[in-house]
Amino acid sequence: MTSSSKASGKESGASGSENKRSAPRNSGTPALADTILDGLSDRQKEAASYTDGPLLIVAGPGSGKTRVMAHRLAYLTGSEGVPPYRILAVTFTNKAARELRERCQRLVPTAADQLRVFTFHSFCALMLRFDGEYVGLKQGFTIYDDDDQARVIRRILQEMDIDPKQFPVGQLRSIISSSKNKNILPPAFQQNAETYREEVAGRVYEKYQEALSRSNAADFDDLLLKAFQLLENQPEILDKYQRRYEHILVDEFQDTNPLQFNIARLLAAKHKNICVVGDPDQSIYSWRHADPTNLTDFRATFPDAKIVTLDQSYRSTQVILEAADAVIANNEDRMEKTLWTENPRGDRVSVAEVYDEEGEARAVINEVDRLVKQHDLSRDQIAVMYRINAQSRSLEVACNRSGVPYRLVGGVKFYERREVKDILSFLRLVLNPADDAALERIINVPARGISDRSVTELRRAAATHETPLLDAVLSVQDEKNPLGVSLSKRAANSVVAFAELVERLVEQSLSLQPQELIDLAMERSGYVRWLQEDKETGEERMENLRELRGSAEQYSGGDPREQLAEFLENVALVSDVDGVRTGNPFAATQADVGQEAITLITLHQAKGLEFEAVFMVGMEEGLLPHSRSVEDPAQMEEERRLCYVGMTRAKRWLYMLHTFQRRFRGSLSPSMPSRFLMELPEPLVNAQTVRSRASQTETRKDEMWSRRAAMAPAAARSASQPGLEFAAGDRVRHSHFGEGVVVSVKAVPGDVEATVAFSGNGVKRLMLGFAKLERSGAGVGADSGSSSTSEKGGE
DNA sequence: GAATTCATGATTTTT
DNA sequence: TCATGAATTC
Repeated sequence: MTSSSKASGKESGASGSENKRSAPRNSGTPALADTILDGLSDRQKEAASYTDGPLLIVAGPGSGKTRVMAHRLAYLTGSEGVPPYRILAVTFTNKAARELRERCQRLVPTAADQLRVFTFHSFCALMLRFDGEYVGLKQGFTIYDDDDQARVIRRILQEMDIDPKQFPVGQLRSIISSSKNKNILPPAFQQNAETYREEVAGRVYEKYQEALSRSNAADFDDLLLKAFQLLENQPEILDKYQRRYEHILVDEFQDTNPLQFNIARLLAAKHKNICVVGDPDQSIYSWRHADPTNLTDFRATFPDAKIVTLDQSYRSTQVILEAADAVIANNEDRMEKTLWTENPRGDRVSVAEVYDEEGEARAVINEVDRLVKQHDLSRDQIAVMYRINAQSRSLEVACNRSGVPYRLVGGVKFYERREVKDILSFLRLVLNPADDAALERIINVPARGISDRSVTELRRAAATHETPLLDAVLSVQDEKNPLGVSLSKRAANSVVAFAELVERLVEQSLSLQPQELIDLAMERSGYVRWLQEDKETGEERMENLRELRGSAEQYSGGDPREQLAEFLENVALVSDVDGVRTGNPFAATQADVGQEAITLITLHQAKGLEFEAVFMVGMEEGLLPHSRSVEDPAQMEEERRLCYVGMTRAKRWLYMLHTFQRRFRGSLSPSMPSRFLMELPEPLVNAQTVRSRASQTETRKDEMWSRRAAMAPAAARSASQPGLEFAAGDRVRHSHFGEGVVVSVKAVPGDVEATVAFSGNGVKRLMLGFAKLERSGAGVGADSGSSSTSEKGGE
């Protein structure tokens, strides 16, 4: 987010030297064009100002991609005179969209107001809001999230009497999702079903689509799928959008899936002014059906496309770039590209082993401390990156313990909180009475005497009449009970009360603004009282609802139902909220807005960001690469790209940590250093720079630091020559146990174990890969200097 | 019908 | 370990 400030200084130097070569190829106003492109390198200028048709920009990390895109937009509007509203800029994530928007805002404030940057999903939702009727979506349709999807599928399994254990909901969901992204609809799916499982999945898929259709709902994939169908089948609508958008810009192209590419392709078919930007080495979303072959497809679709490669990094030091390149070079399936930089050589990459995740967190914090003190680094410029969210826990705990302010990115999303979803479900139901998933969610929340059995009966009645669940609810209220719902008197009373609640909300939705409707829903549903009774989490959840109310406030002033629809759409498509702090129990020192804080973030989310110092933690087999990826070479390559993304976030300092053992799912297990660490060229690595002060003040044996030697495939080493470094009888010294004599050395899986008799400390068994063992007297050890820079401040 | 306990099971990344 | 769903008790 702060990349521009840092990058600009260097980039202006780059452009100054070679400014005279190319006059702008387009007439326009050369003077103006020069100003707009000022500060860009030649390559960047080329990318920003090429407007003669399809353009593919391959942009390595730190090559100023967003900068170029922003300048391109400025160039189009400023120099080429394209009205901003005739440009369609699409990105993959909200974050990327926001960043691009902000960049443009700074560059061309006037045009930026008219320029809209969409995510694919939000753009599709927009098209469907106007013309969804053509593809079976009525006004005010609901967007179903994963949770709703799961709910629908679970119910279908119930109806079909399928055991969810044999057909896990999650699995079915991903089958359905991937089918949609390949444009395979239920009939085709069933046609191609070969196995019994596929056949069942096909039936579930079919039922699922029927359910969504009846509920006037679309899941995330439907947004893309239906938008595509709309454009493909309705020439006049396609024409409308083709005319409207003279230029199309697609960011993070490597993350788009075939469906998204097809949408872009259709939209661009007329003008052919399509510019896509991406880096195949940073494709980390294949699990969401992103398909990096889109890049090759792009060239096939637009054979005359111009290709510009941005391979100068303005971000990282040479060492970091080389290290990252060495890792990514191990990917077979890859468009070769080597980054270079004029930046300084820089420090080596610090690789260190720590005892466990606690030690890991301590080491990070101590080093953060040192960076802040010795290099006057702002904590804003420091990030800790990890593979899975669960890893943030130990870091948070440690930050809290030592009072280091931090900012946790991601985690439990605000809009995914239970209470938030509950209240939103009331609003959803108000807007779309067919929204069964919403109804099911809140029919008995808070408890109002409608049991599961009653709900089942309601569902049965609704199903036999093929009508929304709410109709069954209303039927109970009706004396004639047209749907023939059969309930006990008591249950019926409860249902009637609920029906009245919904009716009242619907009535009021005509006149109340969204936030007022939230108030009403909270009050009338008994939610407020319910939370008040809950001493444990009630207050916190209430706070979240106040927050929700606050976020609804900006959707007021217009037609209430319109505003409500917009609010709900936004909520569905924008999962993160700016400035909303997560109310997690560790949030004691979670930083306030504006306070300098280190960033805790997953590798995925870190894409596109940069920091002076980056700590990659959990560099272990099973974590990075993730255990789920080890079997499949393609997935393994994606893990490597993920590693690459992490490494290339660092400007000056890169740390890669792994533990000796890690607590995982409750139990302790030994960890193996990530294979990616072994792909780092030795001369670029320093295994001794990180030190934990805690190791001195607390139990010293807590922390043990590995030598680079430990990274070499230990099994191979020990098999051929066990005890390469030590043999029985050697006199050794250990940092903690002191002087001793090696009793025996033997190979164990992944390492070499030495049994050493220490004078005064007894006999210990040590892993040579991890233990800090030196030959005593001879002093040959690879890292005899045990003191390091950071110890100075720590004492 | 609701609350409590118990069991189980699942754990990547995001729109 | 933690969260969610099912079984059991009130």
